[in-house]
Amino acid sequence: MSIRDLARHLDISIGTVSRALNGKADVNPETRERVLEAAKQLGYVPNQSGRSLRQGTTNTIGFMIESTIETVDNGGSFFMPVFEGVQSVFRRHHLDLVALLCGTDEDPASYLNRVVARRFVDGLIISATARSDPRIDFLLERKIPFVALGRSATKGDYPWIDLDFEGVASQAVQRLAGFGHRRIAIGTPASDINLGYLFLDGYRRALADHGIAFDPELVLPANGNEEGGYQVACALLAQNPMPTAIILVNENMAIGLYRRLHEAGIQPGRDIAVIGFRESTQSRFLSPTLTCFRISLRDLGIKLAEALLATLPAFASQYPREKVALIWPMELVPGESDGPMPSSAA
Amino acid sequence: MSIRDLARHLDISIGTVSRALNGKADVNPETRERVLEAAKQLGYVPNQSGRSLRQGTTNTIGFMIESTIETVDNGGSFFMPVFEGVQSVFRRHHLDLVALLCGTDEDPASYLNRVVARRFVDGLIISATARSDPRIDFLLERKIPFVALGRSATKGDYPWIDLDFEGVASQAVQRLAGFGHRRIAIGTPASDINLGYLFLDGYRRALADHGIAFDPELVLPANGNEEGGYQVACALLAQNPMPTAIILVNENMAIGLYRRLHEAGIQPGRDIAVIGFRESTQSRFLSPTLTCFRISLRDLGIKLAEALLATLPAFASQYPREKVALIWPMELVPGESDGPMPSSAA
DNA sequence: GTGAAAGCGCTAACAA
DNA sequence: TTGTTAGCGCTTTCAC
Repeated sequence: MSIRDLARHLDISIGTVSRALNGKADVNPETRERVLEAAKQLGYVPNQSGRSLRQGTTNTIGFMIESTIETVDNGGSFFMPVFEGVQSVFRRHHLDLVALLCGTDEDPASYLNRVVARRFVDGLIISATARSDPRIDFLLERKIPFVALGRSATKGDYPWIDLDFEGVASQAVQRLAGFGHRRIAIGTPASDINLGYLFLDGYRRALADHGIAFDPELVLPANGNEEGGYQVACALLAQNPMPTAIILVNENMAIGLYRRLHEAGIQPGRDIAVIGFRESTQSRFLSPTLTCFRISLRDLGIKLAEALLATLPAFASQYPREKVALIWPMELVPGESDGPMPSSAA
Repeated sequence: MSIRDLARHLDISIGTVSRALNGKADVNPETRERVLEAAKQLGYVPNQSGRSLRQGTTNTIGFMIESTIETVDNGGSFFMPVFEGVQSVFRRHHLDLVALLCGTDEDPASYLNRVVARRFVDGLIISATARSDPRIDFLLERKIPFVALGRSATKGDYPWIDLDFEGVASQAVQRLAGFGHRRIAIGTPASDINLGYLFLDGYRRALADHGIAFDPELVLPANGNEEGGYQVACALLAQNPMPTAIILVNENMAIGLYRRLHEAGIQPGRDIAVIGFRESTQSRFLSPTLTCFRISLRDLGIKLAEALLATLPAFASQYPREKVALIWPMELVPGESDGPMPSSAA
C-alpha cells in the first residue's frame, strides 16, 4: 500500500494525494475529504523512509542512554518517567521518541557518530554527560540539534538541563548542621560522571558556610547502586569516631546502606542521620522513611522536549525561547532518617 | 557527504563504492581498500533512509513497551537488562535496537499500527501481552516478524517467551506447605495482564496438590508496585486469623509490604513467611533478605533476540530453530523472609 | 485545483 | 572487475 496505490484507487494523481494528506492549502476540500477517507479505509500510512529521503527529516527524536552498571540495574526507574514527559510533548508534533541504547561494550562517542551519520533522528537528547564530553563537540560541529540532560565542562552554546546537585548537597549539609552535626560524610559516585564533582562542590561550599572543616576521609566514593550504598556503610562503620551523618548522591544507595546499618544494629534517624538523594517509590517505603529530595521527572522530560524543539528548525518558531540552561531545583522531603545529633555522640 | 560525493572523491562510480562498502565479492581488493579507507577518512556512513527505501528493510528492531503506572515507576529495572541482552545479539548483525514507548494516553494497538505502517522497523518485540491481545492478530495478519515477551490466549503461530509464573507460584506454595503453612495468601496484579491468571492458576493447582482448600479471601489483588505491596499488607492485617504466609507476584510489592509489616511490628521470617517474586538488587538488600526467584534478564534478552532473528527472512538461515515457545524457569533463592510456621500460630 | 516529473541516497540488475 | 541506470515512496516545483 503505497501512495501510488492510493492514488490509483482514487483515480487522481499522487501529487494531489500527497498534498491532501499533508494539509496543503491548494487542494479542493471535497478532494481532500475523499483522500483522507480512502486512506483511513485502506489503512494507508506514509512510508517513513520515503518521506525522510525526500525531506531530509525523520520525525524521530533519539534519547540516548548508556547501559552502565548503574543504569542497567536501576536507571530505568529514572528514565521511564522522563521519557513519558518527553513523549507527551512530542506526540503533539507527531514526533516519535526512540530510546537509543548504547551498549556497555560500545564507545558512546562512536555510537553517536553512527546514529547521526545514518540520519536516523532529527534531534537528540543525550544523558550522563561526562565532565569532558566529546559528544557535545561532535554534535555542535555537525550542527545536530540536541539538548543535554546534565552539565559538562565542555564549552559551547547548547541547551542543557541538569538537576541541582550542588543545591541538594548544600541543603542537606545545612539541615544536618542545623541539627548539630559536624562530622558529615558524603557518598559520591566512583566514576568520572560530572554530577559527582558538582555534588562534592556543593558539599564543600556548604561546609565552609557553616565553619566546618573539610575532611577528605569523609568523602566515600562508591557505585550508585545498592551495593555501593552497602560499601559506604561499611566505610562509615570503619571510622572511629563514626560520622554522625551521611548524605548520598543516589537514591539506590540508601537501600544498601540501610541494610548494612541494620546488620550493625544502627538505626537511621536515631543513631545516625541519613539524607538520600532522589525521592523514589522505594524511598517512601523504607523503614524509617528516608529524608530525600523530590523532583517531577515527568516535568523534567517536558522541559527537555521543549528545549529541544526550540532548537529544531521546523519548530523553533513555536518555541522561540532563549537557549535553555537550567538547573532544576529539588524539594526537600523530610523523612524519619535524620534528625538531631544522637545524645550519646553529642 | 553522500555516496556520490565519496565516489567523486575517489573518481570511481557509485555502484562500485556501494559494492565495496557492502562487502560484495566482485570488487577488486585494492579498490575496496581505497574505498573503505576514504569512507573512514571522510566519516562517510550510508544514509539509512536511502538504504531502507531501496532494500525495504530498516535494520532496526523495535522493542515496544507501554508506560503504565507499573512500568513507569519500576519497569525500567526489568527492561534495561533485557535490552542489554537483546542488543548484544543484534549488534553482531548490525541491527539497531530502539525502544518504542507507547504513552499512557495512546492505544497500544493503534500505536503499533502506526509503527508498522510507517515501515519503521524490520521486526518487533512486544511485551506486556494481554490475555486477549489484538496486537498479535494484527502482526500475524500483516506478516510482521515479531516475538512476544509474555504469553497470551490469542491463538496463532508466533514465537513467545514468558516467565514461569505457574512454576514460581507452585514452588512457593510447595515450599511454604513444607514449612507447615496452610493459610497462604497471594498478591496478584489488579490489571487484566495475562501473567496474573497464570500465577493464580499455579497457586491453585499447587494448593490442590497439597490438599489445601482454595480460599478466595486469600487472593489479594493490587498494583505491582510498592504501594500495591503496602495495600496487600493492609489486607493481610485485616484478616482474622491472619494468613501465615504471603506470595507476591511482583518484586516491588515486597518493599511496600515490608514497610507496612514493620509498622505493625510484624517481622518477615519470624511472624509471617514472605516469598517475593523476582530477585532484584533491592530484594538482596532488604532486611530480612527476601526469599525470591532468580532469573538472568540478560539471557532472556539474548533468547528473545535469537527467537526474533529466526523469524526474520534475512537471518532465518543462521537461526534455523523451531518456533520458540518457551517458559523461562526461575530459580528459588532462599532468603530470611520465610521459614517454619511461627510457633504461636502453630 | 490538479497533473507531470524531478530527485532525495541508495542498491541491484545489467551492460561492458 | 567496473560503469550505467532504474527505481524504492515520497514531496515539491512547475506547468497547465
